[in-house]
Amino acid sequence: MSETISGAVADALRQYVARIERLKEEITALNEDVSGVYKEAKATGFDTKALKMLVAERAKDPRALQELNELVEMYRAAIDGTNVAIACMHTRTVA
Amino acid sequence: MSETISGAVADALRQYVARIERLKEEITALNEDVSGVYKEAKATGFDTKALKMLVAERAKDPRALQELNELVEMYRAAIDGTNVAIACMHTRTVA
Amino acid sequence: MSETISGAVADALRQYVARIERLKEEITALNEDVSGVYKEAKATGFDTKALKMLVAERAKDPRALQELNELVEMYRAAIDGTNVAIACMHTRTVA
Amino acid sequence: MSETISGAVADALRQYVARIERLKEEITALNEDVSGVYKEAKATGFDTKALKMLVAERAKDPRALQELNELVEMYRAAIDGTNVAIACMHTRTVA
DNA sequence: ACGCAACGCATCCGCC
DNA sequence: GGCGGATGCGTTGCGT
Repeated sequence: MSETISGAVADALRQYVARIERLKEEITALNEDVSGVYKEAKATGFDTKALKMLVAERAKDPRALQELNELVEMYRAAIDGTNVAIACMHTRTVA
Repeated sequence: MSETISGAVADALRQYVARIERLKEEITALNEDVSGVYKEAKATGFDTKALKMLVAERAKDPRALQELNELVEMYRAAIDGTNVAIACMHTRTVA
Repeated sequence: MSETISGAVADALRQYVARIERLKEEITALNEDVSGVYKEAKATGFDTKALKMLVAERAKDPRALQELNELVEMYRAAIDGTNVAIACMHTRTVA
Repeated sequence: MSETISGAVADALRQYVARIERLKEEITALNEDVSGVYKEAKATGFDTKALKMLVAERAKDPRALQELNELVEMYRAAIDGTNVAIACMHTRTVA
């Protein structure tokens, strides 16, 4: 009997699984809604891919984004031979 | 003027983006809820990884799942040398 | 001049990028080879999905795998009402 | 006996699996090499994230990339109220 | 603080 | 040509 655990634990497990599955259903529904909106947008003449990029972009912290872009640009410039001042190579936090 | 489009299109765009962002927020919230449940479960002594596998498993069609598992088992047996009748190599739909 | 860095850094950058791109090319080629093998297998009558699962399974540590599966099975049993002794709820490392 | 298949099939299966696993090993090795290069680069003072973005960017068709970026920019402008001519809403292939 | 592993997203390919 | 599934990438959170 020592290693056997009462059915209360099983009940708890059931509850957890039920709650998770409920939430997942809702999430699935919302994801379908998102897809729906993209389809609508597409039907109206918008480019889905660009739209997604726009949304993703807006979801990010603009500061960090810009910093990163600048860094990438710097690297690209360095590689392209354009010897445009590889300054501040080392990441500097904005402020 | 020919290539310029009226502001109504911009409005439509704004609407789409707003709807999508709204939905995404809700999804994020629900995902956090899911995480919360997993944490609770973990605190109660359950193994998170196993729980996730269980939930994932339950989300799948049991029929298809079983069929696939049987096939995999058959292949594994064949490889392990155990020459357990490699019958029905070709996928057969259950019924 | 203080913030400008010599071209040696640019050279290093070029080297890194070149090495990475070279490696990525090789990886791409190998991935295509893998796809090729799967196609061959499929043409011979094997089920691609099952094959992939088999390969994935073999790639994992059998010990950990089995332990996890047992745990999942235990949870499932508990949920299914089958009150098959929920013993050792808490993860026990094998040895 | 009708449903039993000769061991030749098992052999074929073994061959396929062996080939796949071999290829996967090589791929894994190369991926580790890539990681190694990133670590080297990081140790030299480069920002890994930016480096990855640079590599990803270079891997894409520059034409398509630029077009997409322009589209995104146009959308963003439209949303920002800046009523910068939403012309050519509909994707135009460059040439 | 770093490295690792799971999660979610974006891309690509095969199917319909 | 569109859709769904499968794969790979990038990100985030966790454990060390």
